[in-house]
Amino acid sequence: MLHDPSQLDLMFQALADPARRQMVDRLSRGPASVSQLAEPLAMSLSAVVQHLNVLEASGLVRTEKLGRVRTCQIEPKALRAAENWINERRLAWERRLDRLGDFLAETKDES
Amino acid sequence: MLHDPSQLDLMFQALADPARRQMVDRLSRGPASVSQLAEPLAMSLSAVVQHLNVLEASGLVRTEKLGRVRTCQIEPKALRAAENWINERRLAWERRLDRLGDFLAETKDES
DNA sequence: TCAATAGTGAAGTAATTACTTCAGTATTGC
DNA sequence: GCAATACTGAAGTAATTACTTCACTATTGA
Repeated sequence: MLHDPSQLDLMFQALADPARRQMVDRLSRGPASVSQLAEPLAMSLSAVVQHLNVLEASGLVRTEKLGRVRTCQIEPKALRAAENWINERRLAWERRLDRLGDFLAETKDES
Repeated sequence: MLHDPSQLDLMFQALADPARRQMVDRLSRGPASVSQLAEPLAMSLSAVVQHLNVLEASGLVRTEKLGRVRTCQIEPKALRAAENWINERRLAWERRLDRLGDFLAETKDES
């Protein structure tokens, strides 16, 4: 583990924690402040800020501070990047299965 | 960090490592043995087996041993579950933006 | 101006992770 | 039976993670 971590590493790592997924889930329904994100979570505000920093470093969340309130938003492009990585592998696998099915059907015809 | 980890935790955690993503990528092109998975990776076979166990525990990969060869396959249902979690949040966010757009358009009409 | 609010930052701890090496077992093919 | 192959398992190490608490700064509003 000496890798300097890619964006995909950071995004999947960020999504691997239930508290962070809960934060993303909350943000999927609209922007929120740090305290609003913290409210349903059974942990200190400091812990929430640390989770938020992980989310921000991953690119999944963008934040902006106005006055004393830090407002957080989802970054859908990042979400889409993670989604696409999985989707491409799954589709490759399914296309392969389709080809295999075609091949088996053909060889059956020829027998 | 006292959670007993959900399947989503395990799947995203599994995908957060580049070696494991490389293994999933390889498997998306068809089944492979442990040594075939290990071949392009610059680490010991033992390390690869440990990564493979993480992938298997997450449900993303299924393995079956015949004789002395352990053959590994992608489990597309699990891949789809991870994909869907992200997709649902992203869609929620985009639907919200659409409604916001509609609202702004309406209030503009009324002014 | 002062108190409440909103968040930041550092330090410490326990658990987990990503490897390594080395020694082992099970299977295959000659 | 024996050597090569294919993998397994345990133990150790360094780095990272998920928190905690406590002390702190910046902003707001009466």
